[in-house]
Amino acid sequence: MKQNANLAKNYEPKAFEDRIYAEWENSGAFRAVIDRAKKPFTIVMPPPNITGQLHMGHALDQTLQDVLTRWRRMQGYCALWLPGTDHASIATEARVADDILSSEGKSKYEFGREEFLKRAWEWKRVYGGKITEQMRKLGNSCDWERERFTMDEGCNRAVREYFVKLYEKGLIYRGNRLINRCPHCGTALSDAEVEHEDKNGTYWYFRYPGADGGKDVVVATSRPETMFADVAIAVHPDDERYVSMVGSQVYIPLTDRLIPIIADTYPDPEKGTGAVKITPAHDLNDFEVGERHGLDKPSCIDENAAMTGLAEKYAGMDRFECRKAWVKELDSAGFLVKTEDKIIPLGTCYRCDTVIEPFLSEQWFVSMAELAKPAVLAAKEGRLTHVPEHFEKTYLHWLSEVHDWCISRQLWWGHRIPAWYCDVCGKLIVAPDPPDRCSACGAGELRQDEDVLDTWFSSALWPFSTLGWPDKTEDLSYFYPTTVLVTGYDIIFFWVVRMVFSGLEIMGDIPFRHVYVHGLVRDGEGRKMSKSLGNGIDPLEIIDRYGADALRFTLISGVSAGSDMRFQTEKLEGARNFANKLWNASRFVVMNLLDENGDFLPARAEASAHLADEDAWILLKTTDTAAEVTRNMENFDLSVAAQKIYELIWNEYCDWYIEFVKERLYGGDEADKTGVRLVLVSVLRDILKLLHPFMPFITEEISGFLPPEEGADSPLLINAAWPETPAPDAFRPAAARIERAKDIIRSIRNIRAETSAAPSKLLNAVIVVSSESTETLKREERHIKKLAGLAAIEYVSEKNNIPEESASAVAGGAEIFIPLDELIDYKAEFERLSKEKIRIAGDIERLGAKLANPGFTDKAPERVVNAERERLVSCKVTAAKLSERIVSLEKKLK
RNA sequence: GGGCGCAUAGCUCAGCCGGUUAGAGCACCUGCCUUACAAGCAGGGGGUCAUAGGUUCGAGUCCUAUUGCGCCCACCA
Repeated sequence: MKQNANLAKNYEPKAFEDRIYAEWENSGAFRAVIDRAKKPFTIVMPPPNITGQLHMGHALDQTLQDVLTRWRRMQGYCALWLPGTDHASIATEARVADDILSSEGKSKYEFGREEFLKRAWEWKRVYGGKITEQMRKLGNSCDWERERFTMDEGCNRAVREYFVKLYEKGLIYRGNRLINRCPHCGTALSDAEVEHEDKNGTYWYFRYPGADGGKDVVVATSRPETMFADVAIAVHPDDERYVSMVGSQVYIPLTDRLIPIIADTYPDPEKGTGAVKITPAHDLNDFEVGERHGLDKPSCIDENAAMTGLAEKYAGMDRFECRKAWVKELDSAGFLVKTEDKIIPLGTCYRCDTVIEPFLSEQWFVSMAELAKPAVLAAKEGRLTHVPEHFEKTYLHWLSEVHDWCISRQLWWGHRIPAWYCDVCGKLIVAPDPPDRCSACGAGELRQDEDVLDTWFSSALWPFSTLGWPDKTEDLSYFYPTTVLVTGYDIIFFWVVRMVFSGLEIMGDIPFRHVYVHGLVRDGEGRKMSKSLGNGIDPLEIIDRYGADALRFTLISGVSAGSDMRFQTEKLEGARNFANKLWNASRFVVMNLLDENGDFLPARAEASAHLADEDAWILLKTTDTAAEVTRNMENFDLSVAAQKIYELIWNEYCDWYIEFVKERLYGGDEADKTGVRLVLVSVLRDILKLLHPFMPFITEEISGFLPPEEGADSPLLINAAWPETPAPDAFRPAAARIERAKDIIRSIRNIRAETSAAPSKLLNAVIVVSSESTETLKREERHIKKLAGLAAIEYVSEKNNIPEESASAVAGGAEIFIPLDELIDYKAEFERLSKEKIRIAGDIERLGAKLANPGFTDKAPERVVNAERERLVSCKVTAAKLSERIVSLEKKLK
């Protein structure tokens, strides 16, 4: 059996964090065991990419989730935090391809699909678990037994089922349309995966020669290389400059290809020359014009962003190379009329920053119009709420403008599309499992679609695929809909919205009730942390230096929902110092609980008969704080909650309570000491519980040094019950006395620091008491003497015989005089009191004016008016006392 | 082009439904190694709450406009 001992002299998180984590995990504390008597609390973790290292963004995201989970678990909910990782199609594919290239010197195509996938799975096996190991360092209390991977068998089945369901409802379709293609990643992308950047570019004005002696037309373009795929020139039907030319033809410069001039409302007469070249295969607007006019859609750029045969001698050349060469050729041939510098908004790939090529191809799409409706409604009806609220606007705005979602990717690492083509009759078969033969012609030669699905297609199912869907599992019926989704605002469009409409479609209910949106963790200067800037801060290094608790506390205190935070080492130090403070206070408590044999001294039962004022005060403070913290947590104001706990621990428990009780602990009254121990330890226990969600390691560690809590089911703090029982109201008068005593102590300390030349000397005080403060002062006398450094206090009811050489203060309902003899600096004292007087005079004036205003007294609530009246009275009393002192000091100074 | 957010102490940020003297941490100044803690203790200074109007008895808080900063969305003539 372990001998009880005190905490180590120094707070060293490294000494216990890993050990504590193992204890939690081994005890099964993270496991969510369904208990119908309990309410569920569910968070599914946004799965980090298996390619990624844990970064500060994850640390913030996950700490928020862990705080909420631990808190609800302590509150008695069946709390499930379900972890997992994401297969990250594009990123992983690129990573593995690089790997193959550098180790075998082969491209992935040379390597082949089968071999590539083997390699990718192997890569996943080796590196995929790394990030989950890192999560443990943070203290994540997730249910590892339910850990999932977006490409595991269950998720794969869910994806296939979902795909087929949508297809059968006509919500997934295949179409030959213009999509965003990243030539570098070699795949189609969804609109969400395209970023828009304003870049410096050029408008080139080219002359298209008229056919049959017709007039030439000048057209502006930022993409001359697409000219080979022009099929028309469009002008506005009302544009008088061109009206007569509609129907005539022009040549594509330097070719013998003729294209018509057509009238369409798309061209803006104000823009460029008012005439627009129409290239349906390389521009979405042009595509639509082409559709309206039944035009062909030839492509002059292929899937690798190289020119096609249509570009004749430029065939095979890169699109941008071709642009340069072609402009040069046109210029020397006299077709370039002018150029103009212009800021051009360009679409780029969110992964590799390559300029997106609009590309005409056969792809799979999710039809969004119908799916978006219930998702909009869920938010509007308040079934789905955003924290902070204004993110609902972002969410709704996106849903209102959403285009169909291109979900096919020309990649190998991902969920392969469950669609087959009959080699004989060409029929398309969409089914969750590979069909044996063609449903139309019966042939056995079926070929599966080569493409995989957008990673976000499987992520969209995460809140229910992880709980067992498509099976009707116990988990699914108990934990779905989940309670809250915690995520960064950067993936609302990619992920949040898609989970909502998928959940509504499949489960008939929202996937989560609340979306807690947080911002980015920026560096100390407010810059985004990025690899290229090299300003990223590694959470693991921080944990190594400061401890996970300090990191967590820093992240939580710095965050207000929805906005970015700056990560500064000063904050980290503050959090670490706070942990250290708690550590030392706990060491003090444990020291006073142990006898010389390492046994716990009595600290319970009959002790409550010996509660002193300060005991009642701290008990009340603690339960009041607990109630506020609970309220803040319910509102997702985690940083406010953390702040309140910080103040309770440092500014009340440490600064005052421990100081108040030292005398009693060192005194000889055993029964009294028992009472102090009771309060010290029970308040400490509550404090540890309140802080536990934020700083789980240190609180658990300290908790292990305390005597076991009576009636607790588990020795571990992680399983403790959240403090919810308020202290009795009967404690309030005692607590009020303590507050007055604190006031008086502070005033005397102030006098000492500001006027006295003997800061450490014990002083004598004369206190003029009014009847109402008599009791307080006498009851708290030992505190006042001890903490204000007084040798003696003399009480008088009249100030007839106050020594002239006194400093004075008005506090706690009493007037305090400190005879300082020759030590007093009269000038300083005079200034101090004058300053005080001016402040009070200002208050009196303002309050007087306010109360003289009938508008205020008539209209403001009585409560407010009365409070102001009382304040005015007390200010006047204080002012009068100050004036007296100032007058007498003035005499002295002359 | 459309939308959203922010502006409070030297710095980083709180400030709920409008109602005491606008708060905290860090930094700064003064004094302390007081047997839990110098990663500490005690005391202190510092803000015309971006600007201009308005609503109100009362505005950091609500409304309008302006300025500055940031973000998101948007089909590249």
